[in-house]
Amino acid sequence: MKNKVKFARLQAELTQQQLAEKTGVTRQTISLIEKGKYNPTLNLCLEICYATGRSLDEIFWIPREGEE
Amino acid sequence: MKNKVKFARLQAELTQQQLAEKTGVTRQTISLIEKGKYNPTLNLCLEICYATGRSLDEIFWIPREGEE
DNA sequence: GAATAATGTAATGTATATGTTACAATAAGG
DNA sequence: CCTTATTGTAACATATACATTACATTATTC
Repeated sequence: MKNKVKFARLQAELTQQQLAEKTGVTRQTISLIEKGKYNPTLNLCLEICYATGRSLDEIFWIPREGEE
Repeated sequence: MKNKVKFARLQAELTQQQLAEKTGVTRQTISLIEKGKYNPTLNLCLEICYATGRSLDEIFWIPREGEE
């Protein structure tokens, strides 16, 4: 499983463009993060949480291999 | 308030060197993150969580300005 | 079915997270 | 004291997060 940015964004009724503006990055960056194609910094993760009203664990937690 | 990496590391009874080895980075990187001098990537945050038995929210959550 | 909105993605450039090497400072224990 | 473990930090190199520009694709909606 990847991150849940797209799910959180849709729940917050935001387009990639709107989320990008709220978090201070470009639309492309949001798109690549949703696609799991790179590894965002903590500050950006926090901005995404603030913009969507979620916690880090809700959007970005990934259980360690072999655990749930 | 900064992150709580140092607190979590001490609770797990690890030195910076040991945490670095468990997370696959150098001791210097751990030191700088504890000092708040830079902005780790999500993957490294997750490795730190796994190594210390904590969640993202426990170590890295920072309430948005004006909120608790 | 043309116009527009939303998204995917590629090429290239820049900023910065992280590595490497090295040295200093402090504390703990012999 | 001297040694060793632990931590802070500086200079320089490298990898990669992110920006910029641009174009293609897939819905909508008129």
